[in-house]
Amino acid sequence: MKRTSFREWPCSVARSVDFLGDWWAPLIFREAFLGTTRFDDFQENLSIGRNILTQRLKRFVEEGLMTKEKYQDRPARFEYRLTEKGTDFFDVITAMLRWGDRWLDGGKGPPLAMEHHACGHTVHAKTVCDHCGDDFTREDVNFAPGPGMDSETASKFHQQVARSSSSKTKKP
Amino acid sequence: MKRTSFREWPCSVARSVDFLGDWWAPLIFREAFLGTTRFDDFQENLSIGRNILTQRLKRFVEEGLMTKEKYQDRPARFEYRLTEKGTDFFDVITAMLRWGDRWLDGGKGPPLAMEHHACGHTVHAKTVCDHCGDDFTREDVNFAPGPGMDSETASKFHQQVARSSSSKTKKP
DNA sequence: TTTAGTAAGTTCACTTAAAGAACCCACTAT
DNA sequence: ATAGTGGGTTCTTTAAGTGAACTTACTAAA
Repeated sequence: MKRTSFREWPCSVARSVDFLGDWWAPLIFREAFLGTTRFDDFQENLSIGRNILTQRLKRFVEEGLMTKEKYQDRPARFEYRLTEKGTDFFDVITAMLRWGDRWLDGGKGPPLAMEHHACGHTVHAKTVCDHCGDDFTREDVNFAPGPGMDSETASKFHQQVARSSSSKTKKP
Repeated sequence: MKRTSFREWPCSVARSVDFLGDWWAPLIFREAFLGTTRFDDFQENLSIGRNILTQRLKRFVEEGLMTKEKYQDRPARFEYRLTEKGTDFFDVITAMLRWGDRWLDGGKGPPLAMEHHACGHTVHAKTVCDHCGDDFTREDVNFAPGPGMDSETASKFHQQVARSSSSKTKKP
């Protein structure tokens, strides 16, 4: 179904969503992070349609998230590897992993354990402020227009947020 | 088109993906995190079909990610608010925000600035180990079957990972 | 009284992409 | 020759999103 475009939205979340395209993206990334590189392996592990996988891999390569590297010539054989841009998505994946482990494990504990080499423990991702290092949740931060938002949108944003914060009062 | 189900996958990423349903989810969550609570506001801000929004909000309420609260009686009027389960998704959103800011800002800087109350700066999310506090990337961790993975799947997982790590050699 | 506005949906027709399966090509191995 | 591997391509069916209009139950204004 034709996707609504968020590409030009003044919001990096929306742009990320648009850029990655659909829910197959995090799953393909997960596979890539686990070391999968070959077409057939992605296809089998994900049980994804070959046409869909072809399309997705092609797009990831075009958009710079993956490279397609020939690993042999006769016959030609390829591997798909994450670029830095693709690898940088890892924390989105680990955040989803943590959320899923907490809320969706059906009481059996996490299906996948992430072991941190440096401390030797099975761990989860934790989100902290990149400036001061404190952990934070929604109440600890405020959102405001940034340098990439034009002033018209910025004033709409202020109206929007102001309206939402008074939502507990009955409208006049 | 009927969505492939990842619900029973031995992987919290896949389960999260399945649970949330589609790309509207992070966008609806983003709106909710910005304080939007009313049907019309979600609809206008997201330019989403009313039927799709109805469906999604209903499902989020059923699945415990949101509550639907009546804020007036005559006529009945409702607000949708994130539960703890929903709010806990915040770090996925902030991870996407960081990724989008870094790779998709088109040179203009971030459209949305996140200000951290405690340190007073405009900040981004950073992912650290929840045990030792060190930051980490993919190379710093290993994945292994966890308590929620059955032994058959676990042995397949080992085969899969072993096969992938030898992918630089030509197959015999 | 009627009309208009608000909020929260519901309905519907059209469009589009995913799902699933089969097929194709270029090799190598048996 | 057949079978297997790897990496796709093609095609039909299915299902859900898109976009718009409509409905319901109110309140407010003319």
